[in-house]
Amino acid sequence: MPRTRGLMLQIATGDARPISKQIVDGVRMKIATAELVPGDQLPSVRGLAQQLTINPNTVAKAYAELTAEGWLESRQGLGLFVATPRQRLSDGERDRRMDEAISAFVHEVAALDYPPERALSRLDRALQVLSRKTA
Amino acid sequence: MPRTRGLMLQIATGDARPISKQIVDGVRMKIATAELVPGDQLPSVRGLAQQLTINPNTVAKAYAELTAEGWLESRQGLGLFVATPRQRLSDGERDRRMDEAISAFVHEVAALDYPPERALSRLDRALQVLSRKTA
DNA sequence: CCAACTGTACTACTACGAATAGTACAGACA
DNA sequence: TGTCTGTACTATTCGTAGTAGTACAGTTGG
Repeated sequence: MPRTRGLMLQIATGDARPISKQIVDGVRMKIATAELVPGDQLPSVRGLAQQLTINPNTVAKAYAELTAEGWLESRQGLGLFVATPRQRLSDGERDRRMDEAISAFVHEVAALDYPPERALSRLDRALQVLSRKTA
Repeated sequence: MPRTRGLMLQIATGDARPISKQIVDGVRMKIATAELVPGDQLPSVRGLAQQLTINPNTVAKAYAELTAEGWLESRQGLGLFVATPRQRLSDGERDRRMDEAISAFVHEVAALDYPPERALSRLDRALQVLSRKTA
């Protein structure tokens, strides 16, 4: 029996990310931190669009991306559900994207003339949220 | 006497970043790692555009951004030079942007289901390049 | 002084991505 | 059958990025 939950997602217009990416990031983080578990049902495309006051196509786009990545599975006529975990990316692709993320982060540290050790410790703390999942 | 150097910048069309951002990131990293020092002269707008086979307006845009951020200073008729170091951003703005970078990185770690400790140690290593400057 | 360089500032155009609006179809279920 | 669900379009608007072209002002060496 799928649990349906109020998703409690927040979209900020000032955010540099496109709306659909904010949704993708938000849903994924909830799955990664076990706030959403496999089998949980997400709000419908039209439901979330109404809740967030955006166009349903934008939600559909975000959901489609999450589905393509393997985080969600969709049942036409039924809805969207959190998928069971599986390897979603090849190791090569993972490392490639990690390289990019690391490069971008380092460039930003340089751009802000931010103390590297401080950046690292702040990130360490921020990453705890992902490790909590295994606790 | 300003030193003029071959800039050795590389632009990749496959890169997700816009061309101008690649230039900004590249130049800034060379300054942050002391490969370029205050007083060094950069290639002219038209010179770098020719070297990279891009439009001079794109280079001008990148240079303008670096100038606005305080990394470069421009002398009309003369050229662009690496500026002397100064506080470029308010502490509040720095922290805000650092928060964003951290958040983006954490979201990517989640997206890739990447082991957080591994991400952290890889980033630690990558950040050494910025610490070398003070050695 | 002039030519050749320099940065800067436009205008106009093209292409692309993001978001939206609207519509329609197929599936599921009470 | 009506109402929900996801999915798939088409068309439009807007903003960003890059380009091409032009022009002006500043600098410098011959």
